[in-house]
Amino acid sequence: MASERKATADPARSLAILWRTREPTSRSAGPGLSVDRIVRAAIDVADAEGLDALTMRRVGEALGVGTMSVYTYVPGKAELVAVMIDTAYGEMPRPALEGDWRARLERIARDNLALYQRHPWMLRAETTRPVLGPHLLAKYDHELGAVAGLGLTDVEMDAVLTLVLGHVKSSARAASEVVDLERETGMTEGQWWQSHAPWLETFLTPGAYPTASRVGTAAGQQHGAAYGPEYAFEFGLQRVLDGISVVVAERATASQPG
Amino acid sequence: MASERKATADPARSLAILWRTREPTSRSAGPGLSVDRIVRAAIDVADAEGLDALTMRRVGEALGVGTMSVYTYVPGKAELVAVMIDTAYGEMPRPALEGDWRARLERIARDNLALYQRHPWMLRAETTRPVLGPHLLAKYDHELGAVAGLGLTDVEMDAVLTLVLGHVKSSARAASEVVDLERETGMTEGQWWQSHAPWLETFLTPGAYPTASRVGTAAGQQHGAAYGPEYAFEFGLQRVLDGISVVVAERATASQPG
DNA sequence: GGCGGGCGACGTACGCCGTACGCCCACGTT
DNA sequence: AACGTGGGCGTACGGCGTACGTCGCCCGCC
Repeated sequence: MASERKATADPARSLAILWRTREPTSRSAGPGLSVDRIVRAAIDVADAEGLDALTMRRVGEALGVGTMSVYTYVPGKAELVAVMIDTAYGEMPRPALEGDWRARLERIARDNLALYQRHPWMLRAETTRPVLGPHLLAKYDHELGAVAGLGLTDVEMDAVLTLVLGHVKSSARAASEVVDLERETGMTEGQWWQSHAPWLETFLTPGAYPTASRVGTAAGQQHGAAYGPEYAFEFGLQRVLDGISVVVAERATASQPG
Repeated sequence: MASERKATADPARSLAILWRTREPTSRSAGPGLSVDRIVRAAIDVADAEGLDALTMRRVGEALGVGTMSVYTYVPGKAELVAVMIDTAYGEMPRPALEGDWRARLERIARDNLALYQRHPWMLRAETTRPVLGPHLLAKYDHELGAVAGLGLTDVEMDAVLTLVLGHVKSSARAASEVVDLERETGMTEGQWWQSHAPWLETFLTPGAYPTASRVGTAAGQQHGAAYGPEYAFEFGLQRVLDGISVVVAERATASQPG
């Protein structure tokens, strides 16, 4: 028999919270806490002040409630974050997918980017585990619709989605880092660079790494103009879609025997 | 005049540490601490026990030294992590790049993946800022060599690299999450899934999300076979390279006027 | 109308973390 | 031989997540 382990993770409990298997008790008095209210408050805090500011004490405070009261509805912070994530997925639009597969995937990429822009804390939330909430499933199902009927295998469909969403997340993370550095230091990207460049040149032996210097400067100037991350997103997205088109074309000809 | 801000970040100090602008004092007695020894100990801890186990106390302990002694050489934990990252970059191989651009980029992708596999903590280290150490620069310069001479603009070269490395990081993160979940829960991916699936089916109304269920199951079985992340990496890498080849081909014809 | 049980809310406390601050003492210098 | 400098460190503070035990209110029952 395996030893007990920490086993903080009780699947039944965690999933029950994600799926809200719980009639709202009508104990009408008191603050009337609930998973929903807690999650909404937590998301508000994280949106406004970042993930570092999201503490259990802060959540209780935001609800006008003691810190430990939150634990009545949520087993711990990890589970709270999980529900926050699933809730955020639930807010996403799921319009009927129009156009060809490329337009559909592009739309999905942009919707996901918008999600991360609205909730940058999602980019830093350590999940270590798929969330398995209702909204994640709905999102997954919806997004699979964009790559259905192209002759891809199930595993390929999943891989295509993973690739596109991975690119979105990478880009969003880069963009988000720029934003919260500016908030933390009170300097713009350009100002930060200008405060570091002279020191860097001091250490760098002149003439070393010419390529890196030239390209870095070029890219850095784009960043200074504050559209670096956006460019990386657009450029990468088109490349990724181009790459996917190769497989799609392969499958299309393969499935149409002459 | 802008108010002072927190300004924990002193560029001169941080960069000086990264570039080791400091003769090793010959105060031969005592433990003989140094930035190098501290960084090496810290990396050992993080490699062996993960980033969560990397505490300043733990680092001191590993060196047989008081916690606060570490602060003599490093202003804080953030800076320590920055030097750790730059040091890890320094360990990477930088072989002469052979073959066509595609082979070169592929090689770079695999080298970076190996780096992340050796030092998974790099995937979780919050930097919020490029490290600007000597080894990052060397790495950047080396990797730019893979996309030089293709007719791309400087900004495009940077974007190509960003795209490829972003994909590597995404894939590595996914793989790493699988690994440390298994460590945390003591279950394999398959076992974890099997302990959750029955509960999930309880909540899910039968017949809902047929596509998601089917594809998820297919992909999940791959994960159970423990090669899901590897597949995602390979599949995505080829797609990304295919996509890049489109731009490369464009530039090649454009730069060869008839 | 009275009452008892259950549960939501919470106060306190513990063991962690990063790190500010100031002391001490061994050394290289004079 | 005396000195002062700086490396090493002990203590302490504020903040975190959260285990645990208690209290008082509301609801269903008699």
